[in-house]
Amino acid sequence: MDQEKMDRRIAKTRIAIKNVFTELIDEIGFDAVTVKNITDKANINRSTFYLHYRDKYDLLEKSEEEIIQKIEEISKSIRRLTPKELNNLYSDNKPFPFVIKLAEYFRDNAAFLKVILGPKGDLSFQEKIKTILEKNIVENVRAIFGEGTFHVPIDVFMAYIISAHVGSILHWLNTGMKQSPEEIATIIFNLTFQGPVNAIGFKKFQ
Amino acid sequence: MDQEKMDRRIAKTRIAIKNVFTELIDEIGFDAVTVKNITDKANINRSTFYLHYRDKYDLLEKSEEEIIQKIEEISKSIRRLTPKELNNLYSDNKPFPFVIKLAEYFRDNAAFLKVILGPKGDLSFQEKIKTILEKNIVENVRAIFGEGTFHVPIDVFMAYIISAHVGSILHWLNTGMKQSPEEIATIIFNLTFQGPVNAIGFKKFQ
DNA sequence: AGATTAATAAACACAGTGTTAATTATTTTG
DNA sequence: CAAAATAATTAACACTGTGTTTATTAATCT
Repeated sequence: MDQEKMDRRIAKTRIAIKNVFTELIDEIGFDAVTVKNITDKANINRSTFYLHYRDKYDLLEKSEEEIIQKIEEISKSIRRLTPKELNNLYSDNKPFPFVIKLAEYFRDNAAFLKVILGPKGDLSFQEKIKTILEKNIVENVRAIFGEGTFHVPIDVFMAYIISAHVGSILHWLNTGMKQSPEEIATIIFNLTFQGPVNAIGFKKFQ
Repeated sequence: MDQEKMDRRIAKTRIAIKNVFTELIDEIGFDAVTVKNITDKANINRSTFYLHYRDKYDLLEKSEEEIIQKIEEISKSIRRLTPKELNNLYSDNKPFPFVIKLAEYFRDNAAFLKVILGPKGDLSFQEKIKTILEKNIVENVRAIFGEGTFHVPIDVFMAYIISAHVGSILHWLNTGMKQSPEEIATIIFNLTFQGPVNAIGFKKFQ
């Protein structure tokens, strides 16, 4: 929180621990990481670790909590769209601002996010991200469709697009972020609004 | 493999281990599971465990391997569709046979799959499932579109629909499988071909 | 410069690991 | 069914990591 008033030794130690932690998860996977691993690699005494974190799960939780809070801030900072505004986005082929901001945040924190969301990371973290996304999308869906009936079960629809969004951004992150945040957001927007099969250029045969 | 010729004691022990293993992952998460946990709960001697598996990772690997092989069999057993056949599916609103079969297999093995693909499970397993799906879809895409240019990057398209498919089926599994395998496959098919936003019934405002 | 606080070092009992060897129990087979 | 084969058990082993404590050293803040 208040990184300003923090004793330099504390700040230094925590940064060292977190950096080494990220590296180790990447190298051997979270559950293989030991406290001893961390302190050896960070060149600090094992007791020092316990002055800051209860155990490796506490460290994981606190590292994730920082990210979650930031993403929730981003989500809250963006005003809900009116049906009219959404319509304009659709006409102008402009992606949701939230998805752009999300991609930007992922880009700026790629090191930790790649690892923690990767195959050696923490599956429950993906769920937490999805929950934030869900909150965000639910509100937009309500605003646009009201409580009317849908052609497909709304819960499956939600699961579909949330998984698709997270999966796409993660793919983008893991393949070197070849597009800008705006570009990847636009691609995802098109896949969602035109539908993947139309977006890619499928024409019905006759 | 040859469960026929297996000594009854071996079969009994391995089934006991695998059942308890699934329960424990569900209860405390894979990385918290210890060999001692497993053998205590299964009421077998700890040494017995080591007669069958090298460690808990070996057990995980072998449990996953069975599933992967079955899903790969399913994938291979289904003939590739011709563009004409795909067109017919599209016209008749009939889902891909592979997706139906996949949903059926998930339904029939829900206990282990729910746990291993859940937040306390193994993230790398989801990747393995996605890899099989990718192989399957790539062939269909090639058959239909050839090597032509696409309106969106093909890799993002793939990541999008694969994540969407896995995410939807997992959601279906975790919420009590309210639809039949055919139904959920049809829903996913519609979301993919019409696009999520159209499928749900969105009409452009004017 | 002195007071404060963080980091270190060394020791502790404790959990679980993976292996071994001898013994007991069950299953297979001839 | 009895003998042979093999699986499971028991108990012991050294080893690695955990989480905590206490005294000492070192860095920082005021």
